[in-house]
Amino acid sequence: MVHDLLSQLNDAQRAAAAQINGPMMVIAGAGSGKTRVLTFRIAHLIQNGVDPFNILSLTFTNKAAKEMKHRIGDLIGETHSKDIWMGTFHSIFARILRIESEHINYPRNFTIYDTADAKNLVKDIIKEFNLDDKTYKPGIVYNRISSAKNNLISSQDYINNSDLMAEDRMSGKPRLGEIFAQYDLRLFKAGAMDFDDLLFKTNVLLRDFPSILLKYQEKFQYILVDEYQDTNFAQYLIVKQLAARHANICVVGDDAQSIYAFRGANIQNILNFQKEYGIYDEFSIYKLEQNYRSTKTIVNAANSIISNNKEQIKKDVWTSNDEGDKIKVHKAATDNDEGQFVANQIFYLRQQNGAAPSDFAILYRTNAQSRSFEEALRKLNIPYRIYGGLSFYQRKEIKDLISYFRLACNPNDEEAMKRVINYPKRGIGDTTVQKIVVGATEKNLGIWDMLERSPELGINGATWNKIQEFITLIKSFRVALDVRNAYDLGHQIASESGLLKELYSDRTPEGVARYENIQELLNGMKEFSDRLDDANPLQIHTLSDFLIDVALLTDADQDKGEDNDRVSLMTIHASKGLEFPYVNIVGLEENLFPSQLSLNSREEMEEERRLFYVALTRAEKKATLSYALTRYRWGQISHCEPSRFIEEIDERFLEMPEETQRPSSTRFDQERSHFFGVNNRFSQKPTTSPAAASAPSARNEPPPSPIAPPRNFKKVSTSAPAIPSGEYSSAEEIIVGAEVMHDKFGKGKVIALDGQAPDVKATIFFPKEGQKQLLLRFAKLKVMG
DNA sequence: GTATTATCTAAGTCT
DNA sequence: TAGATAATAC
Repeated sequence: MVHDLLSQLNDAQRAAAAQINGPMMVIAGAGSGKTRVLTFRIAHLIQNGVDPFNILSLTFTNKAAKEMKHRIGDLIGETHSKDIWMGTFHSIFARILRIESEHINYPRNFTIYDTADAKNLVKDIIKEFNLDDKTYKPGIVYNRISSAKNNLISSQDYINNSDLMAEDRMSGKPRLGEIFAQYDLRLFKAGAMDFDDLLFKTNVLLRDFPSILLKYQEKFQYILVDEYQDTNFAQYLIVKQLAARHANICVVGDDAQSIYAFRGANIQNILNFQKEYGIYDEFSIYKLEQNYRSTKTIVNAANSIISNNKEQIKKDVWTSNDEGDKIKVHKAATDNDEGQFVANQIFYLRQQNGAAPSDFAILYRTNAQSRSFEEALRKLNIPYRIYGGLSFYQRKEIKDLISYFRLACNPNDEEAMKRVINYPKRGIGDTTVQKIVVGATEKNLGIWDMLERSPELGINGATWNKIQEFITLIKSFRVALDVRNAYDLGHQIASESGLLKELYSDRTPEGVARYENIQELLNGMKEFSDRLDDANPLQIHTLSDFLIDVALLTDADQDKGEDNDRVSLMTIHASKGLEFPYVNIVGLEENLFPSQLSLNSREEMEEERRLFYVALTRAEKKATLSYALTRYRWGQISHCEPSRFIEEIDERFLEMPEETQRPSSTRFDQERSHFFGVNNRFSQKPTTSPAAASAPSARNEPPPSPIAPPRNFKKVSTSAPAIPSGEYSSAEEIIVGAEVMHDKFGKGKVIALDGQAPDVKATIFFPKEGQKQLLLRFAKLKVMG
């Protein structure tokens, strides 16, 4: 049985998976099956008598954790796999911090501030200090605080560190340390932690409470860390401490794929692992060098790129897969042309190879690049999904409602309070809120405690009455916290806070969309509550359980659902660990990729190069690179040069664009339209069918499914069988000046169109009704004539 | 205290 | 371009 399990692995994989005790490092080239090794190793551990309760497995995303757990369950049975502690650093340590919260004087229900909350707080503090927010840019200040925390430097350490203080004086920000200290104090009083605190405070906990350290050392007798090359100092130290007693630690990673130095990841952690643990007899290093994912062309091209980096662990990634197609390089005239090229190519490959939309990924350096691809894909009715960007949980209305939730669980949550105390409007204005915030700081109270004592600040009768009403409202939610499940209470809060009514009364298209988003969130909560309540009927799943889940969700985590056959659009960072048959790497231009901000140092340039390596090695069958000669950046046209990374690939693996701007072959005759700068020519292609008339378009997108969980909710295209139409679908027909018919408002004329699909908003003048703004995806418009 | 308008400035990657 | 903020009027 034991033997059978590991016999499914190759020699190197098996050797790694079979080691039970002692420290070990697995250097795993891209596509070499490292998740497989982790999965099988854990299954093997359990088969050899290790208690699942004694295993800690740290992954890069929660989704990866979930999948791994599943696969382990498949191998050895779910009863064994379900007790493993498996998750991201942040979610595992959040869990530990909740359990141990009293030791660090935090409430069990502490809130986790996301980056927006954290930057807001920094911004407010800068204002309170009467500092110029052009000198002290909140984002920059926050980043500096963040990197200090990732290096386990407290605000006190920071202020006492003459080097850091000197740097701040040099950069004109001598009071940064003070801001840091105040920021931490405010977090503490709010019962809140930022992302970095989840690591920082865990270190404090393990450092200051030897008994707690011992408890977790004994619990986690076997530790596995995935993506070890992307750990920062705080993570490194936590792992080191936890493993110090049993030294059963297995780290897996690839130095060539280290792409998070900007957030404190230290590539030295993996490079130094051997020095650190080499003293143990059992210490072993395994190298996985056989790539199972990609063609020879892709593997070799990737190798040729990465050889330009100086610092790396020697390894020789190879594959026995086919040679495969050459990597096509495409030169587009503009960013929009690049979008069209990619969409056309996807369309073409689907026709030729029968590929599904989900076989494709479009990878870019920055989120802002997604737009031209969205537009082009939509025109061809190719379904897609964007990962990253403005996620569901960052939308205003969602954050508003969640702020009420947070306040109910933790009334001292300052950021949540500021967000909703006057939303919907209840006559508690900025000046009053300001008084409360300042008062709380001066009297060293939590924001809620101060609120309850508002009269001490001279807040007068009328306003005080309104505040009391607000206090009563929040209290009425609090009493239900442990009694009602997440959905029931969530629903109660949404309606009694007035939020639902507020949004419902807004009949503008945006208002309708916001209302529906709230419904989506509630639907997701229903699913959350039902799923968990059924699993354990004795225990209800509360609102604070839900919040814990939500705070650390990443975009990569949210892709459950029925409707997953879509092209993936994401940053290269977000693509780590994923693979696709067809990959387009776009925007390969100097100053974009590599980013202009990386030109200053070799280290940063090498990180960009590793990023490119990651991008290329996502591809299984075919990779296509593209760049544009001009591109809109910050509203202006800028001229671009091809990225140096294209040149760094051995040209044997490339199919370069023609030098003259005229394709010699007609293999992709749609290219012509780009080279000749004629938009939409391709739409005349003979693949056209009259089905276009029934092709879903912006005007008749089905409403979101009422049972879909919110993690499904992404900006998605109108789903449709992809058939480019000769006559464009109606989204195209609705143009400025068009005469349209609306069910309710009758005949009207389009005055303006703005916004991005699927949120295209039309301003339409209806002679009978006056001027209206309608979202195309909801308004059922018919074009006249 | 609130609503509307005018002006500014920002876009690098993420838990 | 768009979202955030400041200024203005109510």
